[in-house]
Amino acid sequence: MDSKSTFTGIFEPFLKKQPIFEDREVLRHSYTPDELPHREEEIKYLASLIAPSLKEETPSNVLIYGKSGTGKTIVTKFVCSELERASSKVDFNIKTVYINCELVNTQYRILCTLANEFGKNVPFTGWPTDKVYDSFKEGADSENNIIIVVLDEIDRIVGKHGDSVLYYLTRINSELKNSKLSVIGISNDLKFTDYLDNRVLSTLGRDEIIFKPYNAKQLEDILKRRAELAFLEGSFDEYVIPLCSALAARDHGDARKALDLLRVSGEVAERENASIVIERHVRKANNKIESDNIVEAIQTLPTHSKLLLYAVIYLEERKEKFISTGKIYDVYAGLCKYVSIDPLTQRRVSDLISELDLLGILNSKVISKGRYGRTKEIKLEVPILRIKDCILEDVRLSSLRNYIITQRLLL
DNA sequence: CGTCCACAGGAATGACGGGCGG
DNA sequence: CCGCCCGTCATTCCTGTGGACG
Repeated sequence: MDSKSTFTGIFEPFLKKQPIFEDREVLRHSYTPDELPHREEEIKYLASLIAPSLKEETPSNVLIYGKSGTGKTIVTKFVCSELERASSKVDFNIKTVYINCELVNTQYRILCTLANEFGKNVPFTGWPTDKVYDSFKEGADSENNIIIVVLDEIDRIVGKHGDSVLYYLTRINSELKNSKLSVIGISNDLKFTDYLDNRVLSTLGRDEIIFKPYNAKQLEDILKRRAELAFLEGSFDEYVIPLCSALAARDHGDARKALDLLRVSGEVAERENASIVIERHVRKANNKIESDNIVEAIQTLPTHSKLLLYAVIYLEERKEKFISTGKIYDVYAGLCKYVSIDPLTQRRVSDLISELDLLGILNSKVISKGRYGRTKEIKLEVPILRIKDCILEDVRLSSLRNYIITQRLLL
């Protein structure tokens, strides 16, 4: 045996490995494609609503609804950039400002962002809100402007009294002399108007567009166009795209999810050194995405919920046939003692179990056992192996972790 | 057919922390 | 900067309940 040949060239496979991607950036959500298939209606309608701005009239305020991954943001951005392009032919300014309320989520920060867009120098913090408001007004009114403010994820700010910004913005036109402003609000939540001030709603919600989820066929079409750009020719099996679409359509037709799935499938294939993406890679990618989500969900859980979950795992591992709230509570209380954390009451634990149920980590079902009481039958919905270590990562549970490690060594 | 188990889950209230207006 | 108010988490107390058992 020539020992040299064993190690030389360990990088060879990486060099001669067939690339799969032509340009994987095309499959990320930050990428804006040139065309948006199956959204022609929405584009036309939104364009017709804001078109009056080209005649220097105030365009309508618009509310856009739709679930995640239905193309709301991308359509709005597309229409806005087209409008700005068209505005080069007129002799006044059309300015669109995009604000994501998930990131910019207080009225101060929104006004501050707007004021800075108009050449003002407002600090991130420190000024009274009305001064920022005046500053924005002054900046906006300094020349003839048609201003369109896009508030993405607008439901993020109405919940917590941030709707006063909306009130300001929808009334500002009466205070502006040279400029006109309108608002496009984008929301995932169809019911968010319930929490909205009626005065705001009457001006903001005059025109609405609802984005319906894509169906499997439409998703397939979208993926096909992107895949042609993203993958090298002939590097994916013909079943891959229909499968990705079907998996994403099963859960409300989320295009973002479908694209993620396709990209991760390609990455899985790449890692396996396969020359083409096949069905098996998609299945694997789907599992990976799902388990990543679960791990993420568990990591962000409060310590008590983690302990509770660990109690369920303990009972499952003991092959307990019927897991009830009471049993979980006993084990949980024991664990609490072990890691010196005060246990919560049973009432609260009952709520935490319901929360875990809602997250899809547990499955609980109310069961009546006649004279032997009424309780919940609880089952774990996720694989134990994946989540066990993830729970023990919690710093507050380090003593439990150490205990389990020594147990393993003894065995 | 009434009892009674072992909880579910609603209401009221308290503790705490963070943002907002003055 | 401070007090106030509000939302969230948690406790206490409570009433409700499906159905096996006697």
